[in-house]
Amino acid sequence: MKEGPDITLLGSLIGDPARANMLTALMSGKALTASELAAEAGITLQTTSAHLGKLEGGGLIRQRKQGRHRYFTLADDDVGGLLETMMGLAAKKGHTRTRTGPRAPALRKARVCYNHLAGELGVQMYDSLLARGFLQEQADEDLLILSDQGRDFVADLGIDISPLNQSRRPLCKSCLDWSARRSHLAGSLGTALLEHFYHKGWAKRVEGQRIVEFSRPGEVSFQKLFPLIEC
Amino acid sequence: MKEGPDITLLGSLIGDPARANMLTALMSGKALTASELAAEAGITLQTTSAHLGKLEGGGLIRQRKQGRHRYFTLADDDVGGLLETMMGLAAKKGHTRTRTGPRAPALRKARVCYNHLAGELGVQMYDSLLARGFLQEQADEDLLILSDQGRDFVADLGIDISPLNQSRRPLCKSCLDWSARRSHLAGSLGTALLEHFYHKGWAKRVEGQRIVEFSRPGEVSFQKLFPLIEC
DNA sequence: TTCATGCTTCGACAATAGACGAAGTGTGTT
DNA sequence: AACACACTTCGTCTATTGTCGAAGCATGAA
Repeated sequence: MKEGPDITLLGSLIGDPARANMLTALMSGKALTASELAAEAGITLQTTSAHLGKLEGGGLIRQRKQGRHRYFTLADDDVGGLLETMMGLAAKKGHTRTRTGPRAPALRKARVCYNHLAGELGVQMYDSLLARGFLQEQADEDLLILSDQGRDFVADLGIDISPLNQSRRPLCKSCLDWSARRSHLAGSLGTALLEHFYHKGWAKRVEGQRIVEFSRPGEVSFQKLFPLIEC
Repeated sequence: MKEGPDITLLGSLIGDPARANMLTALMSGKALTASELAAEAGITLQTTSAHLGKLEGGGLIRQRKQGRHRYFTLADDDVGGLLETMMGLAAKKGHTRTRTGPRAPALRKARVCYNHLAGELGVQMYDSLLARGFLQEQADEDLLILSDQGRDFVADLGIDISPLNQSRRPLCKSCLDWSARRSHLAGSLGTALLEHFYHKGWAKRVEGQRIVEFSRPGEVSFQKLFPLIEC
């Protein structure tokens, strides 16, 4: 009768408070167990299980069994992107949560977006890579091209992109930021860079939050590596 | 307690079947009355009124009173963009409507996306404008720059962009396509161009559908105006 | 084997909210 | 003024579904 894709299922899945809490928790990129998600959403384990079943049925999350644990993650980058988009519109329309806590500034500065760096520092990194010609935007897609110089740049950091290139997941993608309404770097390279910052000890995750906290010397190094360049 | 914007309201608004029907109907870009939307969703007028109130409260739609009629439209381009994004993910995850009718190919070829042209022809137009340097993408936003040559190009078509420039609405924006997963042109210039095609008699809307039907000579003219150019 | 842990399934309850009939408001037409 | 039309508001009913307690499966440890 009617043509085209059906939005209803996606909407109703995201529309439930408990499920929305779980999804935003998973935006941290960490794989979480059912129990952790239950605590996050403030509901019992049985209810959580039902929700997880529905989310998986709708293709929003995936589960990996590992021993007697089951780890849940967002299904793919597209889901993360949709959630980020919705957060952007929600913020714009003034649908904010009960009270914007004192952590809001830290969250705007640097946070995890599913599995890569977002916030002001994320945007800065993106701009810097672009301005120096390491990354190039394409005309018609949100896929990005890593130039030869860019390849050298990440190689100097000690990041080997050859295994990343073989995976089906795109290497470089742009992702829109809800706070800044500007793009930052997603894709497997985005993930690798964030891992690099952790590994170098420049930054660490705040427990249970999406906030990424840079140490003082860590941020200095970051600023040196990704300087802001005027056009 | 919790930080950041709240997705729940948006999700639940979109998650109801009746409201989803109305919203997709409004994706046609036409301003519709409550009665028309009621017919579209297959519910009574009272129920429709309640839904419209909620949609307006959530910032998804706007109404303009005009005599004893009230015309409803999507609130802004962002809402259209979100719906298009969700359609993309829904299509990818296989959440299709009951039966994809025979009109699906026509819909993929050319359709209205809120108020501008989408589908294969929309993507072609976008690519052609970009390849000839009439449009330029920016590094960090989905806003586009209309070059001087581009300005001349649209002026030759008889489109006066000076009033468009004064409005708060952006002149050129890129919008992602659910069928092609590539960008097409949104913004007030996108709207003006679609109007131009209607006015020239190249294309017309299929009644009650999002399909844009090009006449044979109309498509020829379109192809001549927006040729595909190899990089 | 026995026990503990992590999660799922079943069944029942309760709250939400979507649906419509009936009546009310406001605007334009005659 | 009287009427028609477009829509809103009110009240009520119904169905959905989110919720939890209790029991049932797995997996790993003792």
